[in-house]
Parts: sequence; structure tokens; C-alpha cells
Amino acid sequence: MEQSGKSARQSPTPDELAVWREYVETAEAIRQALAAGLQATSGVSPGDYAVLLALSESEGHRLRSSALAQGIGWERSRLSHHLGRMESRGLIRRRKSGNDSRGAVVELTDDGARTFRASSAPHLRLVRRFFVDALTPEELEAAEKVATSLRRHLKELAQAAVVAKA
Amino acid sequence: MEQSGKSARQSPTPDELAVWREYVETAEAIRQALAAGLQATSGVSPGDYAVLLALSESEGHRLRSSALAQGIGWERSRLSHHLGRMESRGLIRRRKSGNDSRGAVVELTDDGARTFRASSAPHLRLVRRFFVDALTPEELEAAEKVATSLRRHLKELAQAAVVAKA
DNA sequence: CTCCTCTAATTGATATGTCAATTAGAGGAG
DNA sequence: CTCCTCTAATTGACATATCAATTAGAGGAG
Repeated sequence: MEQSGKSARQSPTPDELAVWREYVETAEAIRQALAAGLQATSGVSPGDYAVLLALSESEGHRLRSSALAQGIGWERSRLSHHLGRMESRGLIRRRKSGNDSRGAVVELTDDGARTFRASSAPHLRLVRRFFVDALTPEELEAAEKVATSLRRHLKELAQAAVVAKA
Repeated sequence: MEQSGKSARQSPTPDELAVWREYVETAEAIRQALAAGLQATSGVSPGDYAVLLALSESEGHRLRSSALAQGIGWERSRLSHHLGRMESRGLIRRRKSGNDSRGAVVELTDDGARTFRASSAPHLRLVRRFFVDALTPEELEAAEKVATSLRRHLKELAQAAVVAKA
């Protein structure tokens, strides 16, 4: 009867599945609300914001493209395409790197810096309105614990997969 | 000194912001892991899965396109585009509705039904592995509470916005 | 130097998502 | 019937995301 033992159960129970659905749908709804707010208040997308934030916080408002990709956790190709769009809107500029002319350096234009300054406060206000204000201090703490557990578990699974491949 | 009062605070504190980032990044990581798993095990995207699930559960494996959009919470245009892609892969079929020939009826093909059956179990296993197994029963309950609070708060804000417009 | 291989970044193809504009038919007022 | 208006769904344009293939230069072996 190992099928009935807890460790042999393969699919979530209906209750577990309901929590899962609530979890993903909620995260998606908030992501979407915030994206719409950011777009409406300052005309930037969440992707734009991530790039502008990373550049704004960096020394000299510039970063190697690979360092930028690393910093915001994007694949390079995604970043290349996105930088192309941002460059055509005048938010950033790309130059060849001095030491290694394979590498590109991405830098914020004045317009990009101005756009980031204009978008930052409204964005943070929305994070507060949509997320922080919705939760009691206890819930906020619980949310952190849940996210941390999920993250840790995912990392372990990824680690196990890597080991299995080797 | 109303700036220092809690109710006047506009931006999240650094701690609150850190929780927010952990929350969104985690949700995004899970979404992405699950999408990759679904693709690898059965060659369907999360969007395909949502459509196939709704049709599989419906009377006669068919739904009015507007009812389908409503059921999975998509905009119509998004659904139209997605159905076009699924139809070209032979997973679904569209017919004109009898009573109202503006309306289209979407139905599962045999191949679509087979594809859904093949993708369902692996998908549910992954939900269990990535989400349910990561959390203690207490954390699972906490996750539900957090999601519910966030959802309720979002709905209230949307309601307030609608009222403000009127 | 020449060849090999590795790395940085871009490019092209395709899938997905959003918005605005359009098409087709329903249904009522006159 | 004709016109008006509303609804259902699609379409086109464009932004975004992923994957595979490619380009350009770095850096070492010979």
C-alpha cells in the first residue's frame, strides 16, 4: 500500500492545489497591476525599470553588459534585445569597452537618469499600496518565510538536477 | 511632523522592500521552473495548459470563446491569438456557433484531449515538487492567508478606482 | 604568425502579451 | 426594410521572452 503513504503521493490534494492556484494567480495579478501603474505614471516597463535601477546604482552610471545581465538575473540575449529597444528610445547608450573590445559598456543617458528619477518614487509608492499595505506585520513576516522556503527548496532541486547530470 | 507618522509614509522601508523583492522574484522563479518543466515533459506552454484544462472540464469538450476567456481570466484578444496558434498545431478547432453566428465555439480535438491527459500528471507532480513539498503545513496555510489578503486588498483598490472614475 | 578554442554579445526565428482598430452579425427604433 | 448601436471575435502593430545560431575578438599552442 505504498501509494497511500504520504511520501508516495504524487499529486497535490485539492486543498493544496487550491493554495497553489491562489498563490500564482495573486502573484500574477500584483505583477500586472504594478506594471500597469509603472507604465501609466512614468511610461516605463518593469524591464526598463530593472535596467535603469541597476545602472543608476552603479559607479559612473555604467556597467559591462555582462555584469548588468548578472546583476538583474537576465539572460544575455534578453538583455541585448531590451537594450536595443531602450537605446532607440534614448534611455541608454552602448560603447565598446576599452580593454576588451568584445565587451560592451552600457551607460545611462541624461534622459535615462531623469526617467529613472521620475519613475522611482511612484513605483515605490505602488509597492507600498499594492503589497505592504495589504499585509499585517505578521503576514509580511510570513510572506518572507514562505518565499525563503520556496527559494531554498528550488535551489536544492536545481542542485540535485545538476549533480544528476554530472 | 506628519512625515514621520506611519500613515504618511509613502515608500516601503528597506526591510519591506526586501520582502517585496523576495516575493516577486520567488514567484517568478517558480513560474519559470514550472513552465520549463511543462514544456520539457509534454511540449505545452502554461497558456496551452490553461486552455486545455478548461476545455477538458467542460461539457462536451467545448466552450463559447467568450466563456472560455472568462473562465481562465484572459482578455479576448489574447485568447484569439493563442487559439490561432493552438489551432495550427491541431490541439483545438473553432466553429461558428449555431444560435449566434458572431460567436465562436472552441472544441478540443482528439489530439488536444490526448495532449492534456499526457501533460496533466507531470504538471501536478511538478506543482507538488516545486511548491507543496517546499512548505510545512503551517507555511502552506500562511501562504494562503497572505495570498488572500493581497487579493482582497487589490480588489478593494480596483473598486475604489472604479468609484473614483464614476 | 596560424590555427584552435573560448568568451562576449548580437541576431533571427518564433512564441507570447497588450492595446487599438476593425469586421461581422444581432437586435431594436423608425 | 433601413439605420443605428451594441456585442463577439479577430486582426495588426508592437513590446517582450526564449532558444539556437552567428559574429567578433581574446588568448594560448604550435
